[in-house]
Amino acid sequence: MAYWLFKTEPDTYSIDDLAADGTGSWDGVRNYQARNRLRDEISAGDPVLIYHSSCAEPAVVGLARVSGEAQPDPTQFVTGSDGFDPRASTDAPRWYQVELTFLEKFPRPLSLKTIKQNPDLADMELVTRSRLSIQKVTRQHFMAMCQQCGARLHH
DNA sequence: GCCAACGTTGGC
DNA sequence: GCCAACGTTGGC
Repeated sequence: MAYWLFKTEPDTYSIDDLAADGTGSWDGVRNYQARNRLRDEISAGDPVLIYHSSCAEPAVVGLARVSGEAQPDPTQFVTGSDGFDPRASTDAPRWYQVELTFLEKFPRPLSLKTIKQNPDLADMELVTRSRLSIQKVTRQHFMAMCQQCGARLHH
């Protein structure tokens, strides 16, 4: 069991979209470290904080759970699509995705600004490695953030 | 394997 | 929209 934080741009796919869909595939990851985590380290059942980036108020906005093991990201095989990668083949996929199940939207989103102001949270990857889209979160950080967000956690 | 050029992310 | 940070590419 590990704890994670996934970024998403709300203009593209928001926590409300995930809530409406119930489940969502986290495709389009094109960074090797993020890929390795998706493929090798993330397990079904892991909790995932959902973070809105590139928006008016970047913040942790909700909670999801990993539905199953990583699968090859199908968008890498689609010629002409944003995610297309000519170096990938179905025999040797290069990029992976996982599916998330929506759990809850937090009553009090935790903004990046507030996180940075909190000495207990300021050493998170979110602050120190801001460009990584698939982030590891310690149990302590996870619990502290859920508490500040007013998470129900009755899942 | 180095490193310059280039592209992307993401806060502001 | 700007720009700093930093990951990736590709020539050598």
